[in-house]
Amino acid sequence: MKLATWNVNSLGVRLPQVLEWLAANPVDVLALQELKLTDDKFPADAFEAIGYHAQWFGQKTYNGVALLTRTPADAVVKNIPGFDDDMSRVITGTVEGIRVIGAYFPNGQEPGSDKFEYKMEWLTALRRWVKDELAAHPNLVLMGDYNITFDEDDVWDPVNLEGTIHCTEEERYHLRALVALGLCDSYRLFPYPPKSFSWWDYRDAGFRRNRGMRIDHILVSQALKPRVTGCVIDKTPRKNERPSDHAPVVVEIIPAPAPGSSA
DNA sequence: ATGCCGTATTATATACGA
Repeated sequence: MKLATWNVNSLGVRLPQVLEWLAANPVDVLALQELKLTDDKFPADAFEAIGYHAQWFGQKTYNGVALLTRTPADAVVKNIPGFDDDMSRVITGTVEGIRVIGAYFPNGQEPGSDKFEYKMEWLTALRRWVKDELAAHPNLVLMGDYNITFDEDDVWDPVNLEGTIHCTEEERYHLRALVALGLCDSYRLFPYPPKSFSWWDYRDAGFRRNRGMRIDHILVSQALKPRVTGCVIDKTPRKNERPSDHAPVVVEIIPAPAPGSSA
């Protein structure tokens, strides 16, 4: 079973690339972020035509998230229950026995700004809710555009970017606190090449010079961790003429061992 | 470096992303 996350930076613009990528990578679940379209504009028919069910939570101009799934998602929840938010950032569903949360974390803009304060409040609310979800669903995947790096390995210039947005201690504290609920960064389960990034600034030829950050993550619960066989960042879509500034991240999870079988 | 690029808006500049 494969699950993936991809910030497409406008599904209206990127739809052909998403369809092409799914044809080449028929994952079981694809979480999308930054749809940048309202619900009535969501291209459900195009996904249905290639064999995907969709759940979506759109918004005009900004944000917007979706789950594309081979089998229908159950018990779908939009945003964080109990956290009043006018932005469409989270969509959750149960797919083939796994609770899947797809999220577009706030950017935060700049430490000290109102948007940074919102990011902190959102992260606190998300953690409270993920804790509850984990208790109810031991098999859980939290994936999306986190807009946070774990440490210097995730940053192209960690010295000069220390303390800047995505690299502050406050953001990383929240990311570690999420992990401490009983989650695991699937990418770091395996050896990874240096300077592995999932996002590159459009400006100043960021991708060509590999000036990027790893801010798109797939966290898996402790129950799923032994079943993870790989996690990769797929830079193939960057070959398109107008690519997203994010690359998809894909995790592979093998089926649970049959009850009673020994390790 | 108040810059760079890309997307969306009621738009021909501005806001935002990260």
